[in-house]
Amino acid sequence: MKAIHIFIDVPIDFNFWRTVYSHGWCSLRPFSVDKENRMLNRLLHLENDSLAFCQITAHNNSQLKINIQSKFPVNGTMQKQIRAKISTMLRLDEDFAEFHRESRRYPRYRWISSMKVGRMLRAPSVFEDIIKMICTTNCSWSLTEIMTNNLIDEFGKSFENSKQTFPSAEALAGTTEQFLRKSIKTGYRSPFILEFATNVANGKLNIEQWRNSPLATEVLYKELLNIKGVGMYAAGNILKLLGRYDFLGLDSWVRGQYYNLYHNGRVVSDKTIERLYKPFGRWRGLFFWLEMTKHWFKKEIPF
DNA sequence: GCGTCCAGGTCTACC
DNA sequence: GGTAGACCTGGACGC
Repeated sequence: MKAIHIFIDVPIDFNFWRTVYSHGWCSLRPFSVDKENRMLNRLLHLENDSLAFCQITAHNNSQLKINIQSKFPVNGTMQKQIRAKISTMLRLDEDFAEFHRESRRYPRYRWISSMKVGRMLRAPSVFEDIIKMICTTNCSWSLTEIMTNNLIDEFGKSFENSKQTFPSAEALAGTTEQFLRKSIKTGYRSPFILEFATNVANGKLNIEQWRNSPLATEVLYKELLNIKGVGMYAAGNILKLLGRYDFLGLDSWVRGQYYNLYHNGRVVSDKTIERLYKPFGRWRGLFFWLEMTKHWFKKEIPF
């Protein structure tokens, strides 16, 4: 086993630990968190089919330190890929200056720029983000974890000590609906997952370019709704992981947070919620999510 | 131990 | 365009 470490520069408005804990993704494999050492772990699948296990920590205010383990010597090409994947996961290349400027205009949101938050952790691939989002629909978080674990255990590439990658579209496209239902426990989502993976694997859907797409957000939203198993909740939240924050992505959990925060637990319509955040324009989905999870920011380890 | 309900929704048929 | 009903699963809850 070869081991080296590299450093990656981060933007001045970046907060490593708050990005890790920006939502539940950090607790879904192949991500894992070493809470004691404030470390995010992730096994990466590189282009030459090699695997690299990365342990990411904040080195100081301006850098990340990445400990890399691989079966092969980690050459310059591999390092370049690792840097690119970590940058995309932690949104290092995304410009949040305008969002933070906007947050400073409102006293109730000034904490956002002072805590340097807003970046939401995402997977190295759009494919992984979408499959996981489908697995969050209409079920408890524990079932989402079961489905994700089963997908990785059955279709991921093995590294060592039970570490595995998230499966590729090709790997999932080669399975059957029956196997997904019986062994992966994806239930009625199974035909949706199979169809989506097949369309990605055969090139019918070029989802990986969506992170840098020139398409208008509304157009991307409709593209997402065309994927079976992706409805308004999933599409709104996938968009956030594509860098578009125009939709709230309402689900029963955030609705509950909103009812408690603004209406003493009384249920109100989705239109009422949307009306409150409309003035925040293209950043409304991010203001909404950060406000609903504000209590997380009072704890070093939120969950 | 067993039945019921519901959870970080979506699809389809029908009106 | 709006809405009712079906859909997998696992865990919490009441009995």
